[in-house]
Amino acid sequence: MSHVTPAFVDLVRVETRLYGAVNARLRAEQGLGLGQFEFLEIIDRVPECRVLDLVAEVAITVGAVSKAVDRLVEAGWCRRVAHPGDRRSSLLRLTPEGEARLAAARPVVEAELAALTASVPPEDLARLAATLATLRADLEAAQGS
Amino acid sequence: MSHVTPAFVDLVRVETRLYGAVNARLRAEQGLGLGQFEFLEIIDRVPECRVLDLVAEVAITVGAVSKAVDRLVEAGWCRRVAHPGDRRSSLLRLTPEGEARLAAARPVVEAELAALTASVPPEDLARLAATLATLRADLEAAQGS
DNA sequence: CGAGGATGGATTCCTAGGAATGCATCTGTC
DNA sequence: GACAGATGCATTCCTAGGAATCCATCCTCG
Repeated sequence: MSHVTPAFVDLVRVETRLYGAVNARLRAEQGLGLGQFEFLEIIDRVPECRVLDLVAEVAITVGAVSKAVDRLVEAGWCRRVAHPGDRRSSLLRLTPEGEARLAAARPVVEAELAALTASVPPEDLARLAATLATLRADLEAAQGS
Repeated sequence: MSHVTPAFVDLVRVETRLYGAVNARLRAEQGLGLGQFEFLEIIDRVPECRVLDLVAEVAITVGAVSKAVDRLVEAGWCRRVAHPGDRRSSLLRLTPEGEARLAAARPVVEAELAALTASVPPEDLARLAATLATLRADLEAAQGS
């Protein structure tokens, strides 16, 4: 049986470099980090998004997410709205500025990623994406159980 | 043209979950973090390893690596040896305990990764590994230039 | 309906990485 | 052989995430 550790290391290295490059460009051109972009994107996409929904997606701790949301609120990109029917919880909603930031950032992220991965043949990229998607789904299923 | 951002997001999520799981198990069973494991592995593999060699591999900043090496030294797993011929630099060398930790940790990492990726067909995994390897090489080449 | 546990989230303390700076040493150039 | 830059690394300050704790609210089951 071939061992998977080297492949994992490559995965980590690729992720680090892609993340770093996109984060740097986003921060320079749009004034937000890639992490913030991801949060805005999830809040925008998930209907009645709560803090724990972000936790489930990004797989970092509740405390970290709570503080990240604080920063988004402070930046004026997001608000906590009272949850009707559960007073422990808040619903997260983008402000107009938040939506504008997100809309402005999307093409930058896509463009930078496209440039960085331009050397890989599209069909290889497609297979990579497919395998990652199923692996992600499996990992999340295993975690949830 | 299909967009690459969703695939990148999957990549980040997969990496986060794999890294977190392996890190937790390694820390629980062997008393070291996955990051430390990686440093030990590189120091062991690269002949006359310096701080900047670690930086080139892991793509984090010099300062961060310098402090990480401090921790390895403090833990007694690594030493800084005077570099013959360049007094600015030190060579990094594992101590016997460092080698022992590394040897003990390797199979744990491999086992946990194998378990987490068991649901993916081996040939898909192999293709994933191959694409990641070339992508990594391309990214590093682009960065170096 | 009341008690015990589960859930949602915030807070606090600790560790790790990024950015900038400092400083010693090396290297090329004239 | 001296001086200007480049290099290798450490240090300082700042931000971000993990772990543990705490509190309010909700839910379940007797």
